[in-house]
Amino acid sequence: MIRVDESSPVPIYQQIVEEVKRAVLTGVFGPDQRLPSIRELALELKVNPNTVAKAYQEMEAQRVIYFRRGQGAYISPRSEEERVQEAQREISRLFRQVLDIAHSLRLSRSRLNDLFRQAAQEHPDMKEEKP
Amino acid sequence: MIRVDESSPVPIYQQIVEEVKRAVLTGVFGPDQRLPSIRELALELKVNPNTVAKAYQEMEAQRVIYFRRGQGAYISPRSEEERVQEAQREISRLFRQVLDIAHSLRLSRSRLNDLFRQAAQEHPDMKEEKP
DNA sequence: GTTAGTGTATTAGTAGAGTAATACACTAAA
DNA sequence: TTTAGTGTATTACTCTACTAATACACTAAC
Repeated sequence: MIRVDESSPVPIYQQIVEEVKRAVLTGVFGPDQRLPSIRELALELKVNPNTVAKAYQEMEAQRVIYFRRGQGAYISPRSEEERVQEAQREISRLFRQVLDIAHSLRLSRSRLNDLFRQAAQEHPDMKEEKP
Repeated sequence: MIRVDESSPVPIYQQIVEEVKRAVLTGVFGPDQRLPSIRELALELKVNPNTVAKAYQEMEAQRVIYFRRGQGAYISPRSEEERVQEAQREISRLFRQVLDIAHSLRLSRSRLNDLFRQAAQEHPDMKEEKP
């Protein structure tokens, strides 16, 4: 069940990509599961097929889905390890941004650790874990 | 000395904002220092005054600079505390993104700490500090 | 009050992203 | 081989962000 907000400034094709990726992450879509066809989804969302196609091409480029000729689009069966490695790369990228900012303002490493602890404390899904 | 890359996809006015903000962070521009006037900078960059004006308005909105009627634009003398607080808010925002990703993939808190340590080790300006 | 310097408003042109209408080409299955 | 389903290509429209040309209005300093 993919939904889209027509009035949002975020492009429709991008909303579709985000919805599907989130559904994969949360396990709503499993490996090799078939997605609605481009035409089906276009009808359901009342949108042009090319718009859905653009979203699907984007996801294929990101290896989130793959196509079977004449059959449709399917969730790529990425291994848990692949997904974790990607997530770690993204996390490292964010950490580097943090370190850049911290350095330009001469924030100490321990202050960063405090901020991280605090963010974790306040995070709805991380409350249970203690430093 | 503000420079701009004409061929970049990043809008000129935004490049100006980034250049100035970076110059403030690195201390190239000090508190209450006068910026080139809109016209001057427009001539120097071979760009329309309105383009520079947009950059300056953006920075005024962000309280990076202020105007003196009829005189020009000046660097806002923000206190160290203000700048640090802003940086901390930005850092917290990045940490929350990290925690969102970590949660969706069930990465442990200690794995996150490892990644943070590693990023700090590899960061060119943070090498000297040890956890 | 004049002047030379500020920033600003108005209007218009350009380029790009996003979406749609429509027609096409291929595949699987009967 | 037909058919009903896939994705794709072509073309065009629309909307927005960005930039520019030009003219305006205000301020400080003499």
